[in-house]
Amino acid sequence: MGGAAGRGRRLAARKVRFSGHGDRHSAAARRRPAPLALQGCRRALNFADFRLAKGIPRMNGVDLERMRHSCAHVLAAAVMKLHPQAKLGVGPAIADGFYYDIHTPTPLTSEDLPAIEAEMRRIRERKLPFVREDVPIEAAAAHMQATGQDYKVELLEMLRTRGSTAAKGLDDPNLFDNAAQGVASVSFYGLGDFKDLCRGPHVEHSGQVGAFKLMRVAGAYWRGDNRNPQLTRVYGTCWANEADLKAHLFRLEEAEKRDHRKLGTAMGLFHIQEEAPGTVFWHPKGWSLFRAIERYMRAKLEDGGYVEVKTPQLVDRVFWEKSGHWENYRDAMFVAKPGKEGEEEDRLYAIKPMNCPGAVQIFRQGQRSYKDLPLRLAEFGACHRYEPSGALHGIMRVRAFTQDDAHIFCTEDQIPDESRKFCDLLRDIYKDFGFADLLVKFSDRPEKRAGEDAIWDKAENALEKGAQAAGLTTLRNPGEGAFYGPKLEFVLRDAIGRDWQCGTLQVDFVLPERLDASYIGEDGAKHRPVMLHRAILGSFERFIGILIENYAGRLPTWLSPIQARLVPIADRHVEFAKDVAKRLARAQLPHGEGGVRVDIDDSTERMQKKIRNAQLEQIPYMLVIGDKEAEAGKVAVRLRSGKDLGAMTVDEAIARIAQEVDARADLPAPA
RNA sequence: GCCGCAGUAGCUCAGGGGUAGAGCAGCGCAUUCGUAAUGCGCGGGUCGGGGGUUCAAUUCCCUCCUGCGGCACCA
Repeated sequence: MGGAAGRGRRLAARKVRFSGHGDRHSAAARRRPAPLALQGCRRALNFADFRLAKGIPRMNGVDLERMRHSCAHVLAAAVMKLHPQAKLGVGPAIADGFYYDIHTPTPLTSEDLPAIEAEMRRIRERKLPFVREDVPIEAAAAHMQATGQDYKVELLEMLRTRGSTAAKGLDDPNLFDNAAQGVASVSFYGLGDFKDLCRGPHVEHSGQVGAFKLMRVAGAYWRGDNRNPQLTRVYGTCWANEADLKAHLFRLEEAEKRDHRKLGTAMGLFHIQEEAPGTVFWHPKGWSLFRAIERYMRAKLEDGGYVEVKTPQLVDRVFWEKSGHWENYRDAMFVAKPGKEGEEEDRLYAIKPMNCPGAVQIFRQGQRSYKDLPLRLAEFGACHRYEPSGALHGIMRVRAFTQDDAHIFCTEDQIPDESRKFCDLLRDIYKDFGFADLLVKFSDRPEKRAGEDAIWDKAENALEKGAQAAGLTTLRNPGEGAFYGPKLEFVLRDAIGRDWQCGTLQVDFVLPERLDASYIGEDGAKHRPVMLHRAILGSFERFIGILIENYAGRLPTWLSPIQARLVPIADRHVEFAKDVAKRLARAQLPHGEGGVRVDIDDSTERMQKKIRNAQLEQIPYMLVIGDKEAEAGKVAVRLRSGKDLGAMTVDEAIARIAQEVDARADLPAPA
């Protein structure tokens, strides 16, 4: 409950889709917005998936989706030949390729892949035709039963009874209503000796499947449900030709180079070690970045009429029982007992997993008046959640994180205006971080919910109006709101086209009730405030990870831990370099940023090496000082782009850096 | 948490039943240099933890931890 803001969520990729197996609506299903997730999010969806637009694109006139789907069949045929005991699950086309879920008596491992791939090549060379055959569903079931294809039998049973293989909640919710009557006949596609239940369409023959490569194996629960057995999912990629395949593999390598775990270590920003899984050790440079963001956010929030608070880290479990967290999230909460070994106090404390109940306590102190509203309580709240081990990922998904959280206590009538203000602020902030492309999802009332419909009408309208007033177009995300209220979810797109959900604005009329927050109205009577949970960055940890990957480590000057490095050419230039450093550090940069963050490379390396090092560290400004500069009282300015700006006075250099800091991410990348 | 894979020097990685090796980094010395790597030398490892097999384990087996790729989760 208490949908505190913050948790940047992973845009979970569409899960098992069951397309291509008698699912008449697979195309629609594929386009449905994905359910969102919390903190995680390494590889998010493409905007296209959200914008209900294209599915898998055509390339060079080739219908990639069809080809990939056919490639999945080739995979299945190869596996059946090499492992006749295999039972097949589903095998759809996906963003860059395809997969097939397969059960074998001993699970397939990556060592099996070369042999399978070789067999697939043989099948491709034989140019076997894909032969469609329409069969009555009973006959299909009998065939699958006879060949031991239990999962296919299950799929057929679903088709027979309700006309779809869609998993509820995973695929288009309308699908059930439209297709509740079931189907009488299905199609098989034959490929040599191999025959698979499939709605098609396929390429004409196996020679047309293009360039493919099996990528990896992974476990995947049958029908995406962890109560079901786990199959081995074999992932492959498939493209129209070798060149496209190569290009794709190259893109993967490039994306890997941006990996924040690699870059973050190389840049000396942070580390994580065994004894503290899922929690970050921030090094001086990383913490400098963290603080730069915090400083910026603090200023923005202050401008936005927020006041900052700090609530306790450790609170008695009784408190969490009251808030409802104990009941719902106890497994994910860290607990602590004080006292010496063997003589602990009886009280059990829990480390806060969210900030909202704490904020309500502050609201509840003293007597609140309608004149206090809206009251915007911001908190850079450090939360701990015992995330499942498999979910941890660098600093993107961690067990201890800091939210740019805030809770706005207001009246129902104030919701539209507060929403608009929030949207404005958020967009402003994203822009400063260099994210211009924004997608806003509007998640409305879920089936299971608290509160009267009239309140929901009001809340939904108010939220939507607020977003519109801020000039944002929202994408409807039906039934995905929290049980306590509707929410807006803000997804930004990074430099290589990945989407990350960061911001959120949630209306909550449950927690104020539950924790008994009230204010005295104009009428002199007690009223319940509405609570808006909201976050912009989500978690600092995750957002910093996103920044690193977005900029491939080349952080904009205003965020760079070191903004300028002084490069004295010889020892005799160090003294002057120190002078320059002092002047830079004492400068007054815009936005109250203080002085330039500067250091000196006074090592005995040659100047070329110093420049190379600064370059590798992605330092925006290299200020070279040799005889000429020392004599003229100037610095020779080199940018990390390699551009040499020539000699200028220290004041000129400061002005230039100041200008860039002032513009933040708005400045086009330096030439 | 589940499936699969991995853990060797600070980093990237090679090796393999007889107590380990490269490049980079680090340290020392020389060099004082004009926009992406100066040269020479030196040091550095309980081969993730625990247990087992063996005359002998970093290597083989079991187990735990951590990480990676997915799945599931994500208030």
